[in-house]
Amino acid sequence: MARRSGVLELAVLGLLHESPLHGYELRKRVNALLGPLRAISYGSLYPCLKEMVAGGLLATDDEASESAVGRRSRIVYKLTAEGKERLQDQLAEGGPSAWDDDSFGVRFAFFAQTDAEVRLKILEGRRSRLEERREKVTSAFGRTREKLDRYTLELQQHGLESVDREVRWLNELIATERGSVSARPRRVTTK
Amino acid sequence: MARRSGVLELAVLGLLHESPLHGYELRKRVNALLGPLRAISYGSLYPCLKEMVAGGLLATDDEASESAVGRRSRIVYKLTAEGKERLQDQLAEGGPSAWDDDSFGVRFAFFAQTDAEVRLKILEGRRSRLEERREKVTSAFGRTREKLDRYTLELQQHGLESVDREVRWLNELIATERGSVSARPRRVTTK
DNA sequence: TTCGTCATGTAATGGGTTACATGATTAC
DNA sequence: GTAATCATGTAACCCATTACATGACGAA
Repeated sequence: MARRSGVLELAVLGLLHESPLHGYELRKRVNALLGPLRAISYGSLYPCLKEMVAGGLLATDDEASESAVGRRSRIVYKLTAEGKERLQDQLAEGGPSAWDDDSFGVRFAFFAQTDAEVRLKILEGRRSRLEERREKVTSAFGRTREKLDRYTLELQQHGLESVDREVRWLNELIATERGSVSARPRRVTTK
Repeated sequence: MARRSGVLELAVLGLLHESPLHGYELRKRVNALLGPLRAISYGSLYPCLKEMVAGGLLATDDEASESAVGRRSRIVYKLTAEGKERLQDQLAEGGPSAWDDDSFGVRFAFFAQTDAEVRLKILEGRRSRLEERREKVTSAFGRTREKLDRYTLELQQHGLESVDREVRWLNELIATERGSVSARPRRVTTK
């Protein structure tokens, strides 16, 4: 049954929720979403789509003879009821898996469809994840600082500043989210 | 013969060039070098070391009975002549493979052992790589800007700023390198 | 007519992880 | 005595890539 990545699956689910698409177009959207790093290829996408169809998450709406003037017949994918349900489940999940480097970007991209409480949880989780990372580096750092050459030092420094910048970004986002969440009564509805 | 990644191999070669090490320690150093992202596990390192030994790049200096008081006998790895040669070749290579996301960090970490001309070439290559990336994003961006929701927009924006920051960093490094290279006569010795 | 883009797919391969297995030593 | 860390290794699996195969359409 091979779950095919989670990230890719989520990206597909989220994009198809907006509108049905065929594979080729879907790939472009996925790559726009994921950014030039971790862009995916056909060799990943098509098998993934097949499995999602087999798993009952997607339905194909073959756009063959009708309306299409020329063109090779495109296979249009759309969410099934089960697919929508899966998407909702995924988006409701704000646990550790959501603040991984891989997942976070995709999760964030679908924040518009995500519950406000969960958004906050993900942002905070992501931040603490980064802070752990930061601490791990700095502690290993203090022990060996003297021994490192200029370049290695420069690299570590730059990496550290990247993390800091990321954390500052998250802080801003969290502040904004808190503002809009606390505006309404905020009854605790955690799951 | 399975080349086992190049990046990992280079990291191992570079670290062992400084001093012989055993696997466990080597792993810690490699992970410090690569950063918490793309940290590697034993399941990667040990098979890689085995292959490098089989390939004649490394020699094992079994630190069993002698000197070691207690402890499980550690296998200490060091570079062979062939290994040193391979390292030099790798470090002399300043082509496109060196400005990949994966490779660049490792290449940079060993800049102290790298020729000044090659350093410059790698930094410039890396920069243009990032600029390509930037351009690709911004062009796909202009076409769809209006249709994107707040969060997707925020994400793209942040990604873009990250790239810009990276480029600025490279600019500084290049300026510094240029300073020290042009200090000496600078006969063009490109390969 | 040839090149770029649209469009779908498969097979081989690659590079890595997780989980497991084993066992000694050190610090509490 | 028991937990953490040191230390080495294997097997099963995962996810993705590359290269290949195929073909139609539009524009230069």
